[in-house]
Amino acid sequence: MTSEVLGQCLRTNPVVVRRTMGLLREAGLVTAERGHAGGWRISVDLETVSLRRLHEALGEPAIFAIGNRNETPECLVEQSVNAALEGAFAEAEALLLERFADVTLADLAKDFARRHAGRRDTME
Amino acid sequence: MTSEVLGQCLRTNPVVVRRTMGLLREAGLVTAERGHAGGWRISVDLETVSLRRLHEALGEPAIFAIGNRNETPECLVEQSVNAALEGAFAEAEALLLERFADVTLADLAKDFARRHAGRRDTME
DNA sequence: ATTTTCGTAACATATGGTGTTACATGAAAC
DNA sequence: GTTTCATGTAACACCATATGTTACGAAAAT
Repeated sequence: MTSEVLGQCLRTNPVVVRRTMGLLREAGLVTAERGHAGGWRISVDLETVSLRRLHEALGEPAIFAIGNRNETPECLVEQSVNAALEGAFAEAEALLLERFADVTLADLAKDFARRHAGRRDTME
Repeated sequence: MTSEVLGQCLRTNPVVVRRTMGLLREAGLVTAERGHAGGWRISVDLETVSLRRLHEALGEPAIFAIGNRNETPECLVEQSVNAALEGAFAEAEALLLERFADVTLADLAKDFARRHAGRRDTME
């Protein structure tokens, strides 16, 4: 599949697609070929790739929108708040990453197939 | 304490302080007085106010930086991903909010007092 | 050679948070 | 009562990040 087509699917620009897919390529999850009949191809078994691995491949972007702004603040109040919550954030993050690890691309493909087969022409 | 002084503590602008403190005022956590000797005053018992209550007072800002962009997407792939992760995000959020509820302002004040007493003149 | 497609740099745009100015309102001090 | 100090709030400026776009080079097939 080309970046052009993927961009249409994702409602975005081919260059944006290449940016993100490039990270997946560096992680060995996809391959890219240039020229005629080129494009992106999945290079791994869907069973063996979890959303956690995708998260890693995409650079482990920050999970939380709130939380410590500064790991080692000078401010004593900030230190107290950080100390009180760092455990909670760590646990929540660990929980999420565990769940990410539980979901494989094969799981998603299966679920998608079920939805695709089951839809009742509600498209517009 | 005035917005002016609070702003210096927080390294920000008095108006920014008023914006946020205004939310706490609407939630009944602080009172504001104008004129001479005016400023902000905590109007509740520190023991009874948790970080969870502060989170609510501040409008329950989004906790996660990643996650579902669309609750009810038309895209079947997006539907599959959402379905696979919505439980995980819900659990992680519930866990965090529980921990927020466990921390009172009194806890923070106590921890701050300990840090303040224990510091060894490492200030600059 | 031409076409197709990725790779990448450079720049443009949009968004949200933060900072700033300005001015009205209220309360105390004189 | 006038002045001073402080909040309340609107309006605008600024900044960082994410996203979108243009441009062009490199590689592969026709």
